[in-house]
Amino acid sequence: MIERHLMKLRARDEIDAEEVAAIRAAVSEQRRYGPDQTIVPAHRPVYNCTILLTGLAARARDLRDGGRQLTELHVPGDFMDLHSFTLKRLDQAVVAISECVVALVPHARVKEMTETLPHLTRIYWFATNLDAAIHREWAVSLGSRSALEALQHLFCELHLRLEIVGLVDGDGGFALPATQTDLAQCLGMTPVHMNRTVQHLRASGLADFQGGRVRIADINRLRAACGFDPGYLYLERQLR
Amino acid sequence: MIERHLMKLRARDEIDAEEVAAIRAAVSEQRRYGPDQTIVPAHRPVYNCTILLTGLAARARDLRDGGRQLTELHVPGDFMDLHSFTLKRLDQAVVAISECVVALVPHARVKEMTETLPHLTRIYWFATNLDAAIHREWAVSLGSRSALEALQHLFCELHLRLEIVGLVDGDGGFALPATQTDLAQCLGMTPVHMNRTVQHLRASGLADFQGGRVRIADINRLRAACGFDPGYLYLERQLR
DNA sequence: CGAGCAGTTGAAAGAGCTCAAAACTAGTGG
DNA sequence: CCACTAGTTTTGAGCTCTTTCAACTGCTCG
Repeated sequence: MIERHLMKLRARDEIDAEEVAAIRAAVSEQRRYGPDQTIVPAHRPVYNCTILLTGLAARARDLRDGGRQLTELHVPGDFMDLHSFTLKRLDQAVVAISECVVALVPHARVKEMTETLPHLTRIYWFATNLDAAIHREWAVSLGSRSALEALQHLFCELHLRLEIVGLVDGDGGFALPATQTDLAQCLGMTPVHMNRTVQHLRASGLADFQGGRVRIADINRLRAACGFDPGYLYLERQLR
Repeated sequence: MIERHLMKLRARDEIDAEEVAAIRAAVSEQRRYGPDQTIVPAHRPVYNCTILLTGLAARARDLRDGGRQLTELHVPGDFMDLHSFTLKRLDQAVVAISECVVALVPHARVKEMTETLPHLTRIYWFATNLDAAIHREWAVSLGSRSALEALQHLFCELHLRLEIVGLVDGDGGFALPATQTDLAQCLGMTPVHMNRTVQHLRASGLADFQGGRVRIADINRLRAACGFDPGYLYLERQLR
């Protein structure tokens, strides 16, 4: 059930049997959400953390003008609101983009972990710092990359993040159950311009996004096109 | 010496005498940096964390075209690279914007803390999650706010962050030893456009930035103008 | 078959960029 | 005390990317 979550952790550190047992024991219940449903609302006290098991979710900030800015996409295996453990409430909601299945871990279990399992605590601390690194990279896309580069970069990021949890096909493609409007909200542009950018990318032959799937013709050329450097995803095993 | 750092922590939680003693004992040495010097380089192993004592610093990402994107501004009291403790290396450098004085805390001391002081560990975990919340708010500025709103929002954020460490004057103004080009790199725009935006803000009478100082005429009107909601700074005392 | 949503297209307007040069400021050395 | 330099701020004009608005297509589903 939380296998993808373990895969994600194991890509960055070693976890021993006791730690795995603690993680498994921490999960309390499972829930299902439909597209556009709020998984964790903003500005309210939070008592659980949420692991995404299947589907696509996002951190979302509603704007004054009715629009919204997405600040991170979550793939299966992600602890989407682990930061709520220390923050106690969220500044941004966690919303389902596609149909999602999640597992809940009560804050009380996480707190126990911080009292008894310092190494696992550091691993989870690391996990939230990884989210922050992803935020910083998105800031670079939003502030300094063209629409096309930003989209290419997003696809490169998702490709790697999905690969480590076993969700990339043999041909290098992957499911991305989102609309062009969702992607536009990630990259701070209008749906119309996202549509033109997708067409531009399609015409370039480097990659395509259609029917909720991303196809990548040549990942190396795609990375070169947008200057993608995977360093910020910290894909090296290291004792934390 | 680390009084501003303690002020920042105390704005969000209670810290007892033992914890304060541990923090004081953790500091090893002090260093001074001039404007534009790199305090912590990116992509290299890191063995210390760095507290900013005085000055202004930033997290900086160099771009292919020679420019750079700043992803967070650091004010005195900030643990600028606490995330390096779990990440082991930084994806973005920490650079001095003005003359800076910093204090070093070896990773080994932080690790000891995680083994013996779980509450303080949670406080520092919280601190890195607060940085992530700031990143998310910057993503909103970069993606969804106009240049003027983004600048107003940045000034509102700095006003609050500086206030809790005692660096806002009686008249509501504060020192911001940065150039317009630095601010442009924060908000993902050109120096020329930043200049026009500063002039726009000046003409509006809401705030001004000149000679390394921000003057705010009416903080409430400034907040209203850009839709600033201080919630993401988590300025409430809470047992973490 | 109509409703609704996602995707697509076109044309005009606007925000921000680029390039280039001038004005201002502060520090330096004679 | 003044000229000199370097960095910062300011200004102008044309251009590009992105937005806005509005319409139209295609698909899915009740």
